This record gives sequence, C-alpha cells and structure tokens, in this order.
Amino acid sequence: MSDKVLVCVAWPYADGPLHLGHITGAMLPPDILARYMRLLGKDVVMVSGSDTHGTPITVRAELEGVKPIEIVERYHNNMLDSLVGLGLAYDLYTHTNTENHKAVTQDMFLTLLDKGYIFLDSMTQFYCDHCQRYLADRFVEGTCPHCDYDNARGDQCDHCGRPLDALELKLPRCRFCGATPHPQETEHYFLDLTKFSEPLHEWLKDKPHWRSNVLNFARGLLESGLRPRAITRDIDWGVPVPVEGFEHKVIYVWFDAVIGYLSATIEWAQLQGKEERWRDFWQSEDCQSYYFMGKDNIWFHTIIWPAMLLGYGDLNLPYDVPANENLNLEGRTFSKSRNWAIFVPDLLERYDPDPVRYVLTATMPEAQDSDFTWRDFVRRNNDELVATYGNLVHRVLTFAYRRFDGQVPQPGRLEAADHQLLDAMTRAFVDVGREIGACHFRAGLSAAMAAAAEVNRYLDVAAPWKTIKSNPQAAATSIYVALRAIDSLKTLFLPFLPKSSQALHEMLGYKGTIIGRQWIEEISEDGVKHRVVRYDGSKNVGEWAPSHLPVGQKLRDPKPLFVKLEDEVIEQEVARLKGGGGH
RNA sequence: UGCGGGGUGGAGCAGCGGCAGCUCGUUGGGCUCAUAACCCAAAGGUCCUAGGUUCGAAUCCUAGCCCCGCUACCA
Repeated sequence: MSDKVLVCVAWPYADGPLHLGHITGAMLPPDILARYMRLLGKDVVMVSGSDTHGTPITVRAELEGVKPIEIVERYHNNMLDSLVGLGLAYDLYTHTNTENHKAVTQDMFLTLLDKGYIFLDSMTQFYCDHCQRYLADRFVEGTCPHCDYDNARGDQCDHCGRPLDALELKLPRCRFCGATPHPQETEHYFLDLTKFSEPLHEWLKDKPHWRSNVLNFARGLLESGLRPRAITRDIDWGVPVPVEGFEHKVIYVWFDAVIGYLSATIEWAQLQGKEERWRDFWQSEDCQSYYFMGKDNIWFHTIIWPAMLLGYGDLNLPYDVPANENLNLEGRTFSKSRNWAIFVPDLLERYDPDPVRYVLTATMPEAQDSDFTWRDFVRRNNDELVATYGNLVHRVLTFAYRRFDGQVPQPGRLEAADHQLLDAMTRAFVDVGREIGACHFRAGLSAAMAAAAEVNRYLDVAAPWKTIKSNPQAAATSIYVALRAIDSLKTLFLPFLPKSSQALHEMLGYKGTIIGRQWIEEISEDGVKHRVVRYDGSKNVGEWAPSHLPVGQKLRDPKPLFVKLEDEVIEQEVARLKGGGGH
C-alpha cells in the first residue's frame, strides 16, 4: 500500500444548505477513510470545496435580485459550519471562485487546447431575446414532439419520459419569461473525448478493487462510444475562457469543478508553506487517490476527469472511485425544490454529530439505494449505538471509577478468557481496517460493533460485580481487561464516531487529541478574502493499534457517550418534514 | 429507447456453485455493574416467477414481472 493518500470529495453545489444525501453519499465515506488512513500513519490529504459557478446560481441570483456572489457566499459559509459540525476533517475545503482555482483551470484548458484535445465548433441553441441569454435545454419548455404533452422540458419530457433535444420542441418558450426563443448559432469549445476512448479502456481493464456498479457503468459508457462534449457556456458567472475573443464565455462548471481536486491540493500546499507539496499527491507513484461521490457523478469521475488528466499528462489517475447509490428519505427521493430533505444545520440543532454519522454509515447506500427514516434513526441510535457500545463504555467506566478509586486497577494474572478478549480486540483492528481500506464502511462499522458485543459477553461471564465481593483481585483483572478493550474500541470507532472517541479518550484519563483540530479560516488571496475549512492532525496521538492503557492511570468522571431518544422524536421529526420544516 | 443497480425470515441487509447468515424486532430464560441497558436460547424463509445447466443453484444460463437511478446542455 502507498504511503500517501489523496482523498477527493465531490464538490457540493452552493445553491442550498447540505442535506443528508450529500453527507451519506459523498462526504462521510471519505472522512471515515481519511481518518483511518491517518491512524495508520499515512500521509493523507483530503480536499474539496463548494462548486460556486454555473447557471442555477445565476438564475437564483436573478430571482432574488442579488449578485451570484451573494448566493455563493451565503451557502458556502453555511456549508463550512455544517462540515465542522459533523466533524468532517477536510485538510482543505475551499471553493471554485478563487484566483488560484481560476489559474489552475485556465492552465488545464490551455494545455488541453495546445495538445489538440479541445477544439472549437459551432452549435445551435435557443436564445431568448427578452432575457438576453442562451437557454440550456432544461430552461426551454414546449410541446413534446413525441406525445404532444404541452409542458415538456427541453432535456426530457416528463410525460412520456423520452430524452429530448430542445430544438425538437414544438412551440418552445423560455422558462424564465415565457417568450419564444429563437435558434441561434454560437461557438463553443469541445473536449474531444473520442481521443481518450482507447486509453480509458486500457485504464479500466485492471480495476478489480472497484465497486462493480461503478466499473460496469464506466465500461458501459465507453462501449456505447464517447462523443466530444461542449465545455464552455454563454454565461458570465464562472471561469472565463482564456482565449482572445472568448472572454465573455465561461468554462462549464463540471469541467471546472473536477479541476478543483487539483487546485485545492495546490492551495493546501501553499497554506502549508510548502508550495511543491501538491506534487507528492499528484505526481508521485507512491500515492493513491480516492474519489467519493453519488452515482450521478460517476460519469464525470470515471470518464471526463481521467480523460482530462490523461490529456494534461504527468498527473495521477484515480486509484478508486467508490461512488455510492442514492439515499432516499422516508421512501421518497430527496428533493430540495420540493422541500423533501433533512438539512444539516437544522439537524445539528437537535442531535449530536456521532449518532447521525452512525446511522448514516449503517445505512450507507454502498451497493444499492437505501432509505433514511426517522423510525430507523431512533431505533439504531437506541438499540444499537446506545445499547451495545454506549452502555458498554458506561458500565465499565462507572464500575472502575466507583470501585477502583477512579483509576486503572492493577490486574492479577491474566486467565484464558482475558487473553481471548484481548486477542479478539487485536483481530478487530485487522477486520475493521480491512473493511475500511476496501471502502466497505458498513461492514467496517458492523465489525467494530461486533467487537463491542464481544466485550459485553466477556463481562457477563467475568461478572466483576460478583467477584468483587468474593475475589477482588479477579474483579480488578476483569476491569483492567475491559478498560483496555474499550480503549481499543475508542480507536476502532474513531473513523466513524470521532467526537465520542475523543470523549472516551479523555474519560480514560489520556491527554491530547486523537482526532485533530478543525477550524474555519479567512484567507487573503492578493487582498481578496475567502473562507475555508482547514484541519491539523499533526498533534494526533492516536494510532491504529490495540490499547496500551497504563495501570494506575487516573480516570475522569464518566458521562454517557450517547443519549437515548424518545419515541416521540419519530412523530415530531416526520411532522416537521411534512410541514416543510428544516428550511 | 439504451444502460447500470436491485428484488433473500416481520423490518433492514450479507452471501453469488456445496448443510440459508447478520443486525433489529418477537418469544422464553439468565444477570442486576450499566442509559429497562447486557448475556443465552428459541420461533420465524416457496432466497420475485417460469424454464434450463449441474451430482448439487439464492448463487450460472434463458425468458418474464416488479422497484430505483442514469441516458452525455442541472450539478
């Protein structure tokens, strides 16, 4: 395995707050992986940011009568708080409207242009004279040429389901003003994907560690044949096309957003004061890069971005693209527009981050769509997290604290059962680690829970609450072994539940951090300020290894790691959803 | 239309050629250190349907039914 790991997280679009779909689909899995890799001692960088360009932002800005930058800043800042609140430890979370990103994007564009992978061509698009803009297919409405439905969108007819080209629509009208747009020729730059068909095919040949849904999808795309794809747009919000005469056009958001992985690593290196450090993660053969996203983005990360990297040259291609399927909410697709969503800022007002992380990991849509329900949230919190792990920690710590003078007791000679438990903990590091390393996060969490159940069984047999009366030495040994076991659980659960692991670390009497430090920082770029999330794990004292809890260490007054939720929560939250709560 | 994923005890999932397994729930028992938590045991399954391959199929093949997503100008 490589010493360096680059963890890339899909860039959420800054047109609304983060919701659970973003978190479980794209943002939580990489955090689990990155935290695990850091514990292993790997050199890890995890980057992402807000995608701040594109038509929907400009449309929203117009509706509200504000400038695009205001929309972007509102939601970008909102996201920063959510990320820190959830404990998602990005080494850098930035955004796409920075000078650095603009420079890197334009360099990528010009290099691909020089090398002949980008060409100029003209195309016909609807233009609305009233709105004075070209209309993307989805912003044109009209009558479906197939079924005569009179409210079809230009990209697809909602009635017959057929994909459309807006130019085919009968009686086209502008979705914003209702005026009749007219076809007009415009010039755009195209990424010539046909040139990458063969190399991409070669690259995808040997990917046995990839998820089959991702690999099949990517191979299917290749087999159906790649076409050149327009990568510029006729709007004024985005990275300008760096070609004379084309400054009024911008680079298409997805061409621009994927470059963010590279530009953010460069920005991170600059912030570290080691400008060339980004090369360790992009040009060293000793680095593996992971890309996390929902399945709707597989296309951009297995075809377009690798093509761009191949075209640019001397940059590493993705090592793995463990895309997730979709998370539904109470049986229905998340929908921001229909207000059917659970937004993170709202959620964090009422719940701690770790129960949320626990439930989202346990129901993570790794191989198929899954469903978030409030009933399930309460059930998993109470019957799994609190019952098996939280209660275990509490029963061991309170017993030790009260009966052994608030410190780790001196054990007697360890018996077979004691060794068996400690060996099981050692094996758990192998099991949980193997699953996380393979991006099987549900299985990893489940293996950690199995380890916690093992400790509960041990206690039941050892019964220190009995032996303390008849044979205090035996009780001391059992509690010592159990304390070491939960000290190991602290590490096993850390990638999933960082804040409670830190809390347990402290209750066990340790000092220092095992989860690093996260903060929001305002950065000045040639006098222009922007806000980012940063992370510093350099002072971490944790490692992916079983406990070496010292005998005699002073414990701190134990508090429950997690709280039980009342059943009423289910009704209240469902009512909040239906009432359009959240936002 | 094409493509991808899925249909397994009450719920959610794993297994993908060799006695059908996990978590939760249910029932019975144990324990009483612990957040009525913990531990043990039991009940509960035509593995979507119909054909086929095989000594043997939930697992492979064929046909069909149903659910979800994508289909390249939302990201």
